[in-house]
Amino acid sequence: MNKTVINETTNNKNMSNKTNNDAEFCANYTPNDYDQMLFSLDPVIFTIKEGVLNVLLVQRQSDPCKNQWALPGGRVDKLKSDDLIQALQQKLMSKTGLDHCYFEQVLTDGGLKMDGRGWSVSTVYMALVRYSDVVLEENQTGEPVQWHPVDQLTALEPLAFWHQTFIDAALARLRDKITYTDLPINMVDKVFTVRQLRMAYESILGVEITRQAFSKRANQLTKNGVIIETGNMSDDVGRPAMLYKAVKHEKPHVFSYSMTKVN
Amino acid sequence: MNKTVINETTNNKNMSNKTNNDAEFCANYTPNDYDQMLFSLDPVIFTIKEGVLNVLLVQRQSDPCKNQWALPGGRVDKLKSDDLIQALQQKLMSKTGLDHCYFEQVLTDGGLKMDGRGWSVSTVYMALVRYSDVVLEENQTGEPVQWHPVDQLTALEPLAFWHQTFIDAALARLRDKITYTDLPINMVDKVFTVRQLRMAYESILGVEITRQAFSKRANQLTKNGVIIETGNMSDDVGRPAMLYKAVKHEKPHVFSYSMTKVN
DNA sequence: TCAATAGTGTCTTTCAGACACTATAAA
DNA sequence: TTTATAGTGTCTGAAAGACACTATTGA
Repeated sequence: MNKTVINETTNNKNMSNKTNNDAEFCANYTPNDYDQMLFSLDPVIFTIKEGVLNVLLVQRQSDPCKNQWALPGGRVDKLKSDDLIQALQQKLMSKTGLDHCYFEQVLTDGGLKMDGRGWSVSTVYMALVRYSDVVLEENQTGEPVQWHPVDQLTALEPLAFWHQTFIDAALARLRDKITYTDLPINMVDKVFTVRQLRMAYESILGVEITRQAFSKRANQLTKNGVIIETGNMSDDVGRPAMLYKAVKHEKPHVFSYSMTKVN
Repeated sequence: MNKTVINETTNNKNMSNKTNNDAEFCANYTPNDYDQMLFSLDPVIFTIKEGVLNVLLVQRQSDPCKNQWALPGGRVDKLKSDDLIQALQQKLMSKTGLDHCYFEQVLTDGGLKMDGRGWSVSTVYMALVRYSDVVLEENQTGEPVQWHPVDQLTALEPLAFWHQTFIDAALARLRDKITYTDLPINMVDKVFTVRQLRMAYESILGVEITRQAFSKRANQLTKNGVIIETGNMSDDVGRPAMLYKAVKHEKPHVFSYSMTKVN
């Protein structure tokens, strides 16, 4: 029987002013079966591939849900990460090779319904990546990893576990949130025209956006220092357009008004 | 120095006993220790008590965090509920006696940092209740259950576990969301004046709202059938005001524009 | 020249916020 | 009559959406 010893002094500073009894209690604590859960992280990784919104899926090679397509997530191994964010970043890294991308938590669901193995809890994240940045990597078990257009998932149905529901939730979040944020900036090339950015919005929403109205949004982004002109111009068909690049920003830009025609 | 010992015994049955049958696999599945988590639900229950935004806390009577104030949540017992929502409603019911109130998920956090007993995951909900509807009930272990003004929690610090962070997150969500929704309707008396509704917003935000501007929002709620006139008038000081009541609605009303002076 | 796209300007509508004005109660 | 509050109307400013107009490239 193997034992892993975790040094408790690495825990947070709040612990320091607790009673000795408390620390003692924790040291001797052994969880019961009934309050231990199977816990998964399920990232819904979106990209825009050839103008179409895609989501990253893996085809499971083992039970349960063998051969079904699934989100590239799964159980969190307590021994491999210190917290949720770290665990998520490990999963993102292992499938996409990216050590950094935009992500946000979407929801957590749990219960008996989601996994044949019993009561389980899943936390769903949405992640946005640039298609050209990603090099798909089969994982250790050799599971196929592939992009799939979000509107063609019915051809793969049923997806593993509760994953179709998770994708629906992440997609709803994404579609809602881009009506008042600049999130698609994380999915276009690092140097882009206003047209390319608008087409990213359109790919996600599945509707056309008035060119001139969108142009004003782009102007707001420039005025707020979210994007800046590179000075170079595109050489597509038609009049050359200014090429922009995004300025690094922690949080997405939030516009003061939503687009109303897409609600 | 205290040590926490985590049992890492691997279950060989999972690894070796491969079967082609999904159901059979699940039936024979036994989780490993390393992917089982301590999982908690932590509801941040808000109310407006005498014009002040309060949050419901319990004083823990047992280790860990003995004597500290904590959110009225805790471990989810797999045997007592079929899913997260059911588990949450049980917790809400047991502390407030309410079988129905508005709630929404705020976030899930997890890791070693939150609980001395080891890797744990908590899902935080925000719940809104009418002060007059709640009858506080001490739980089985006789823990004191009390309302506390949100801006006086420093007097109780430190709160148990990661709960101060959870309250901060729920409060931020609430304050942000009421700038574009009618959520405070869930916290005023069932029959209310526009003034009382406005004061609920002010209690939550901690700032004054222009009376006339807010009046227009109330008119929008009437126009959209979210609230309706009762026909009766208030008998407070000053000119009597129309009394309204809320029409039952599943989702909160979302205004097309946010209040801008509170951002 | 023509097609295609970029970029700008104008008009209307909506709503927030500021403020003035009137209305209705109690003391 | 005074005070307190309710309710309405007017004005300004911001931004969306519709649409027209000009600008710049390649074919």
